[in-house]
Amino acid sequence: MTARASSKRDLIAILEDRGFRATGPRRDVIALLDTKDEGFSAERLAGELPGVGRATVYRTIRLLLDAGVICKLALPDGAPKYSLARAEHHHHTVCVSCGTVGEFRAVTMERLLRTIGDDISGEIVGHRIEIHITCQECLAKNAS
Amino acid sequence: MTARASSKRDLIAILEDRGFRATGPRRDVIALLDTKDEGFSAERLAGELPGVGRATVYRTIRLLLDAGVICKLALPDGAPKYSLARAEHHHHTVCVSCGTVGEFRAVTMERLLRTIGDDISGEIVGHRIEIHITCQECLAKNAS
DNA sequence: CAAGTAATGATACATAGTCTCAGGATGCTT
DNA sequence: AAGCATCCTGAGACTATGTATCATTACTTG
Repeated sequence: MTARASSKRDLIAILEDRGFRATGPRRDVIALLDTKDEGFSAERLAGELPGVGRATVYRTIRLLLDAGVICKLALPDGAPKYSLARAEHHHHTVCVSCGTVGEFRAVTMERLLRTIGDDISGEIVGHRIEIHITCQECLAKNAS
Repeated sequence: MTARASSKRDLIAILEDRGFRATGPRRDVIALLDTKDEGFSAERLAGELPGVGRATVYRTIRLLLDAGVICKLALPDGAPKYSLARAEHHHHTVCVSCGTVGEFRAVTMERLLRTIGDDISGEIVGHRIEIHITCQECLAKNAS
Protein backbone atom coordinates (compact mmCIF):
# COMPACT_ATOMS: atom_id res chain seq x y z
CA MET A 1 0.00 0.00 0.00
CA THR A 2 1.25 3.41 -0.91
CA ALA A 3 1.91 5.81 1.90
CA ARG A 4 -0.79 8.41 1.73
CA ALA A 5 -0.70 11.99 2.91
CA SER A 6 -4.47 12.23 3.29
CA SER A 7 -6.47 9.47 4.90
CA LYS A 8 -10.22 9.29 4.97
CA ARG A 9 -10.25 10.98 8.35
CA ASP A 10 -8.04 13.80 7.11
CA LEU A 11 -10.31 14.47 4.15
CA ILE A 12 -13.32 14.73 6.41
CA ALA A 13 -11.43 17.07 8.72
CA ILE A 14 -10.48 19.25 5.76
CA LEU A 15 -14.12 19.52 4.73
CA GLU A 16 -15.17 20.52 8.22
CA ASP A 17 -12.34 23.01 8.54
CA ARG A 18 -13.75 24.71 5.49
CA GLY A 19 -17.16 24.98 7.08
CA PHE A 20 -18.84 22.11 5.27
CA ARG A 21 -20.75 19.33 6.93
CA ALA A 22 -19.40 15.82 6.88
CA THR A 23 -22.68 14.27 5.84
CA GLY A 24 -23.42 10.65 5.06
CA PRO A 25 -23.21 10.93 1.28
CA ARG A 26 -19.99 12.92 1.46
CA ARG A 27 -18.48 10.33 3.77
CA ASP A 28 -19.50 7.64 1.31
CA VAL A 29 -17.76 9.40 -1.55
CA ILE A 30 -14.63 9.96 0.52
CA ALA A 31 -14.57 6.37 1.75
CA LEU A 32 -14.73 5.06 -1.82
CA LEU A 33 -12.14 7.52 -3.00
CA ASP A 34 -9.86 6.36 -0.24
CA THR A 35 -9.81 2.84 -1.66
CA LYS A 36 -8.57 4.02 -5.06
CA ASP A 37 -4.91 4.01 -5.91
CA GLU A 38 -5.49 4.87 -9.54
CA GLY A 39 -7.11 7.65 -11.45
CA PHE A 40 -10.88 7.43 -11.57
CA SER A 41 -13.63 9.15 -13.46
CA ALA A 42 -16.47 10.97 -11.75
CA GLU A 43 -19.03 8.94 -13.63
CA ARG A 44 -17.49 5.67 -12.52
CA LEU A 45 -17.44 6.85 -8.93
CA ALA A 46 -21.11 7.75 -9.17
CA GLY A 47 -21.83 4.33 -10.65
CA GLU A 48 -20.20 2.62 -7.70
CA LEU A 49 -22.32 4.58 -5.24
CA PRO A 50 -25.89 3.80 -6.20
CA GLY A 51 -27.11 5.16 -2.89
CA VAL A 52 -25.68 8.60 -3.59
CA GLY A 53 -27.08 10.94 -6.20
CA ARG A 54 -24.99 11.74 -9.23
CA ALA A 55 -25.17 15.46 -8.52
CA THR A 56 -23.91 14.94 -4.99
CA VAL A 57 -20.94 12.94 -6.22
CA TYR A 58 -20.00 15.77 -8.59
CA ARG A 59 -20.58 18.35 -5.88
CA THR A 60 -18.35 16.49 -3.45
CA ILE A 61 -15.67 16.11 -6.07
CA ARG A 62 -15.76 19.84 -6.62
CA LEU A 63 -15.42 20.53 -2.92
CA LEU A 64 -12.40 18.29 -2.72
CA LEU A 65 -10.91 19.81 -5.86
CA ASP A 66 -11.30 23.27 -4.37
CA ALA A 67 -9.71 22.06 -1.18
CA GLY A 68 -6.82 20.76 -3.26
CA VAL A 69 -6.98 17.20 -1.95
CA ILE A 70 -7.77 15.70 -5.31
CA CYS A 71 -6.47 16.63 -8.74
CA LYS A 72 -8.17 16.70 -12.06
CA LEU A 73 -6.21 15.67 -15.07
CA ALA A 74 -6.78 14.78 -18.67
CA LEU A 75 -5.76 11.83 -20.76
CA PRO A 76 -4.36 12.70 -24.18
CA ASP A 77 -7.74 11.83 -25.68
CA GLY A 78 -9.35 14.41 -23.42
CA ALA A 79 -11.09 12.07 -21.01
CA PRO A 80 -10.99 13.64 -17.54
CA LYS A 81 -9.67 11.73 -14.57
CA TYR A 82 -9.32 12.43 -10.90
CA SER A 83 -6.69 11.28 -8.47
CA LEU A 84 -6.02 11.74 -4.79
CA ALA A 85 -3.27 14.27 -4.16
CA ARG A 86 -0.78 12.57 -1.94
CA ALA A 87 2.08 15.00 -1.94
CA GLU A 88 1.68 18.72 -1.41
CA HIS A 89 2.77 19.82 -4.85
CA HIS A 90 3.40 17.37 -7.62
CA HIS A 91 2.86 16.47 -11.23
CA HIS A 92 1.32 13.44 -12.85
CA THR A 93 2.12 10.56 -15.08
CA VAL A 94 -0.83 9.11 -16.95
CA CYS A 95 -0.69 5.78 -18.72
CA VAL A 96 -2.30 6.30 -22.11
CA SER A 97 -3.21 2.64 -22.29
CA CYS A 98 -4.80 1.81 -18.93
CA GLY A 99 -5.21 5.27 -17.43
CA THR A 100 -3.28 4.59 -14.27
CA VAL A 101 -2.13 7.81 -12.68
CA GLY A 102 1.15 8.28 -10.86
CA GLU A 103 2.72 11.21 -9.13
CA PHE A 104 6.15 12.63 -9.26
CA ARG A 105 7.86 15.63 -7.83
CA ALA A 106 10.65 17.46 -9.53
CA VAL A 107 12.26 20.27 -7.68
CA THR A 108 14.23 21.01 -10.82
CA MET A 109 10.95 21.55 -12.61
CA GLU A 110 9.89 24.26 -10.18
CA ARG A 111 13.21 25.99 -10.55
CA LEU A 112 12.90 25.79 -14.30
CA LEU A 113 9.40 27.24 -14.23
CA ARG A 114 10.68 30.19 -12.25
CA THR A 115 13.30 30.77 -14.90
CA ILE A 116 10.74 30.54 -17.67
CA GLY A 117 8.72 33.19 -15.88
CA ASP A 118 11.26 35.77 -17.00
CA ASP A 119 10.46 35.02 -20.63
CA ILE A 120 6.71 35.20 -20.22
CA SER A 121 4.81 38.44 -20.22
CA GLY A 122 2.08 38.43 -17.61
CA GLU A 123 1.83 36.87 -14.21
CA ILE A 124 2.11 33.13 -13.76
CA VAL A 125 -0.75 31.81 -11.65
CA GLY A 126 -0.26 28.09 -12.08
CA HIS A 127 0.76 25.30 -14.35
CA ARG A 128 -0.24 21.87 -15.48
CA ILE A 129 2.32 19.28 -16.29
CA GLU A 130 1.39 15.77 -17.29
CA ILE A 131 3.74 13.14 -18.59
CA HIS A 132 2.00 10.61 -20.81
CA ILE A 133 3.46 7.15 -20.54
CA THR A 134 2.86 3.53 -21.30
CA CYS A 135 3.25 1.89 -17.92
CA GLN A 136 5.27 -1.25 -17.19
CA GLU A 137 2.19 -3.45 -16.99
CA CYS A 138 0.87 -2.30 -20.35
CA LEU A 139 4.29 -2.61 -21.95
CA ALA A 140 4.47 -6.20 -20.73
CA LYS A 141 0.91 -6.91 -21.86
CA ASN A 142 1.51 -5.55 -25.34
CA ALA A 143 4.76 -7.41 -25.74
CA SER A 144 3.07 -10.77 -25.21
CA MET B 1 1.01 40.41 -37.00
CA THR B 2 2.74 37.40 -35.63
CA ALA B 3 5.00 35.46 -37.93
CA ARG B 4 3.28 32.20 -38.63
CA ALA B 5 4.82 28.89 -39.57
CA SER B 6 1.63 27.64 -41.25
CA SER B 7 -0.34 29.89 -43.52
CA LYS B 8 -3.71 29.06 -44.96
CA ARG B 9 -2.08 27.69 -48.09
CA ASP B 10 0.24 25.49 -46.05
CA LEU B 11 -2.63 24.01 -44.10
CA ILE B 12 -4.47 23.12 -47.28
CA ALA B 13 -1.30 21.56 -48.67
CA ILE B 14 -0.88 19.50 -45.51
CA LEU B 15 -4.40 18.17 -45.86
CA GLU B 16 -3.83 17.19 -49.47
CA ASP B 17 -0.48 15.60 -48.68
CA ARG B 18 -2.34 13.36 -46.30
CA GLY B 19 -4.77 12.30 -48.98
CA PHE B 20 -7.71 14.45 -48.00
CA ARG B 21 -9.60 16.73 -50.32
CA ALA B 22 -9.42 20.45 -49.87
CA THR B 23 -13.13 20.97 -50.15
CA GLY B 24 -15.06 24.19 -49.79
CA PRO B 25 -16.17 23.70 -46.19
CA ARG B 26 -12.67 22.68 -45.14
CA ARG B 27 -11.21 25.74 -46.82
CA ASP B 28 -13.75 27.87 -44.97
CA VAL B 29 -12.73 26.42 -41.62
CA ILE B 30 -9.05 26.89 -42.39
CA ALA B 31 -9.57 30.43 -43.62
CA LEU B 32 -11.34 31.38 -40.41
CA LEU B 33 -8.74 29.64 -38.31
CA ASP B 34 -6.08 31.58 -40.08
CA THR B 35 -7.53 34.87 -38.85
CA LYS B 36 -7.29 33.83 -35.21
CA ASP B 37 -4.33 34.75 -33.13
CA GLU B 38 -5.90 33.55 -29.91
CA GLY B 39 -7.21 30.29 -28.63
CA PHE B 40 -10.67 29.46 -29.88
CA SER B 41 -13.32 26.90 -29.05
CA ALA B 42 -14.75 24.52 -31.63
CA GLU B 43 -18.26 25.64 -30.87
CA ARG B 44 -17.42 29.27 -31.43
CA LEU B 45 -15.78 28.40 -34.73
CA ALA B 46 -18.89 26.54 -35.79
CA GLY B 47 -21.01 29.50 -34.78
CA GLU B 48 -19.00 31.81 -37.00
CA LEU B 49 -19.47 29.54 -39.99
CA PRO B 50 -23.22 29.24 -40.39
CA GLY B 51 -22.75 27.83 -43.88
CA VAL B 52 -20.76 24.86 -42.61
CA GLY B 53 -22.26 22.02 -40.63
CA ARG B 54 -21.25 21.64 -37.04
CA ALA B 55 -20.10 18.08 -37.64
CA THR B 56 -17.85 19.18 -40.48
CA VAL B 57 -16.21 21.81 -38.32
CA TYR B 58 -15.43 19.20 -35.68
CA ARG B 59 -14.24 16.75 -38.34
CA THR B 60 -11.91 19.32 -39.85
CA ILE B 61 -10.56 20.22 -36.45
CA ARG B 62 -9.81 16.58 -35.85
CA LEU B 63 -7.99 16.27 -39.16
CA LEU B 64 -5.84 19.26 -38.33
CA LEU B 65 -5.21 17.98 -34.82
CA ASP B 66 -4.07 14.64 -36.24
CA ALA B 67 -1.84 16.49 -38.68
CA GLY B 68 -0.35 18.35 -35.72
CA VAL B 69 -1.03 21.82 -37.10
CA ILE B 70 -3.35 22.82 -34.32
CA CYS B 71 -3.14 22.04 -30.62
CA LYS B 72 -5.81 21.26 -28.14
CA LEU B 73 -5.40 22.59 -24.68
CA ALA B 74 -7.44 23.04 -21.56
CA LEU B 75 -8.09 26.03 -19.38
CA PRO B 76 -7.81 25.42 -15.65
CA ASP B 77 -11.59 25.22 -15.48
CA GLY B 78 -11.52 22.41 -18.03
CA ALA B 79 -12.88 24.31 -21.02
CA PRO B 80 -11.14 23.04 -24.16
CA LYS B 81 -9.43 25.45 -26.52
CA TYR B 82 -7.63 25.12 -29.80
CA SER B 83 -4.75 27.11 -31.14
CA LEU B 84 -2.70 27.12 -34.31
CA ALA B 85 0.66 25.48 -33.82
CA ARG B 86 3.22 27.94 -35.05
CA ALA B 87 6.45 26.38 -33.90
CA GLU B 88 7.34 22.75 -34.39
CA HIS B 89 7.38 21.73 -30.76
CA HIS B 90 6.28 24.09 -28.07
CA HIS B 91 4.26 24.58 -24.94
CA HIS B 92 1.47 26.96 -24.12
CA THR B 93 0.60 29.82 -21.88
CA VAL B 94 -3.09 30.31 -21.27
CA CYS B 95 -4.51 33.44 -19.72
CA VAL B 96 -7.00 32.31 -17.10
CA SER B 97 -8.90 35.55 -17.44
CA CYS B 98 -9.36 36.11 -21.18
CA GLY B 99 -8.27 32.75 -22.57
CA THR B 100 -5.60 34.10 -24.87
CA VAL B 101 -3.12 31.42 -25.78
CA GLY B 102 0.58 31.98 -26.26
CA GLU B 103 3.41 29.69 -27.19
CA PHE B 104 6.84 29.27 -25.78
CA ARG B 105 9.71 26.97 -26.37
CA ALA B 106 12.09 25.88 -23.72
CA VAL B 107 14.97 23.70 -24.72
CA THR B 108 15.81 23.36 -21.06
CA MET B 109 12.38 21.85 -20.54
CA GLU B 110 13.03 19.09 -23.03
CA ARG B 111 16.35 18.30 -21.42
CA LEU B 112 14.68 18.23 -18.05
CA LEU B 113 11.98 15.89 -19.28
CA ARG B 114 14.62 13.49 -20.52
CA THR B 115 16.19 13.54 -17.08
CA ILE B 116 12.86 12.92 -15.40
CA GLY B 117 12.42 9.89 -17.63
CA ASP B 118 15.01 8.09 -15.56
CA ASP B 119 12.80 8.38 -12.49
CA ILE B 120 9.64 7.18 -14.19
CA SER B 121 8.85 3.55 -14.71
CA GLY B 122 7.33 2.94 -18.11
CA GLU B 123 7.88 4.55 -21.46
CA ILE B 124 7.25 8.23 -21.98
CA VAL B 125 5.08 8.82 -25.03
CA GLY B 126 4.34 12.50 -24.64
CA HIS B 127 3.68 15.34 -22.30
CA ARG B 128 1.44 18.29 -21.79
CA ILE B 129 2.76 21.45 -20.26
CA GLU B 130 0.61 24.52 -19.82
CA ILE B 131 1.53 27.62 -17.91
CA HIS B 132 -1.51 29.43 -16.58
CA ILE B 133 -1.07 33.17 -16.50
CA THR B 134 -2.87 36.45 -16.19
CA CYS B 135 -1.79 38.33 -19.29
CA GLN B 136 -0.59 41.93 -19.39
CA GLU B 137 -3.88 43.19 -20.80
CA CYS B 138 -5.92 41.54 -18.07
CA LEU B 139 -3.52 42.71 -15.38
CA ALA B 140 -3.91 46.26 -16.64
CA LYS B 141 -7.69 45.92 -16.89
CA ASN B 142 -8.00 44.58 -13.35
CA ALA B 143 -5.74 47.26 -11.92
CA SER B 144 -7.98 50.04 -13.18
C1' DC C 1 -20.26 9.75 -68.62
C1' DA C 2 -20.56 5.97 -65.18
C1' DA C 3 -19.16 4.04 -60.93
C1' DG C 4 -16.95 4.18 -56.84
C1' DT C 5 -15.31 6.84 -53.13
C1' DA C 6 -15.05 10.89 -50.14
C1' DA C 7 -17.29 14.49 -47.93
C1' DT C 8 -21.37 16.84 -46.37
C1' DG C 9 -25.30 18.48 -43.28
C1' DA C 10 -28.88 17.05 -40.20
C1' DT C 11 -29.71 14.71 -36.50
C1' DA C 12 -29.32 11.41 -32.82
C1' DC C 13 -26.47 10.00 -29.34
C1' DA C 14 -22.69 9.95 -25.70
C1' DT C 15 -20.22 11.88 -22.02
C1' DA C 16 -19.10 15.26 -18.52
C1' DG C 17 -20.78 18.36 -15.75
C1' DT C 18 -23.98 22.20 -13.83
C1' DC C 19 -28.45 24.14 -12.36
C1' DT C 20 -32.96 24.06 -10.34
C1' DC C 21 -36.12 22.81 -7.13
C1' DA C 22 -38.79 20.78 -3.61
C1' DG C 23 -38.05 18.17 0.31
C1' DG C 24 -35.14 16.50 4.23
C1' DA C 25 -31.45 16.79 7.62
C1' DT C 26 -28.73 19.59 10.59
C1' DG C 27 -27.30 22.93 13.88
C1' DC C 28 -28.27 26.96 16.61
C1' DT C 29 -31.09 29.60 19.87
C1' DT C 30 -33.83 29.73 23.35
C1' DA D 1 -37.66 20.17 23.08
C1' DA D 2 -39.37 23.66 19.56
C1' DG D 3 -38.69 26.71 16.07
C1' DC D 4 -36.06 28.40 12.46
C1' DA D 5 -32.56 29.29 9.25
C1' DT D 6 -29.32 27.08 6.68
C1' DC D 7 -27.18 23.38 4.45
C1' DC D 8 -27.54 19.38 1.85
C1' DT D 9 -29.94 16.01 -0.86
C1' DG D 10 -31.70 13.31 -5.08
C1' DA D 11 -34.15 13.70 -9.34
C1' DG D 12 -34.10 15.38 -13.39
C1' DA D 13 -33.60 19.12 -16.80
C1' DC D 14 -30.18 21.46 -19.16
C1' DT D 15 -25.55 22.85 -21.31
C1' DA D 16 -21.27 21.91 -23.56
C1' DT D 17 -18.33 19.21 -26.20
C1' DG D 18 -17.82 15.89 -29.18
C1' DT D 19 -18.84 11.35 -32.03
C1' DA D 20 -21.75 8.12 -34.93
C1' DT D 21 -25.23 7.36 -38.35
C1' DC D 22 -27.25 8.07 -42.59
C1' DA D 23 -29.09 9.69 -46.78
C1' DT D 24 -27.54 12.88 -50.13
C1' DT D 25 -24.15 15.29 -52.86
C1' DA D 26 -19.69 16.15 -55.04
C1' DC D 27 -15.23 14.46 -56.81
C1' DT D 28 -12.27 11.62 -59.37
C1' DT D 29 -10.84 8.37 -62.42
C1' DG D 30 -11.28 4.95 -65.77
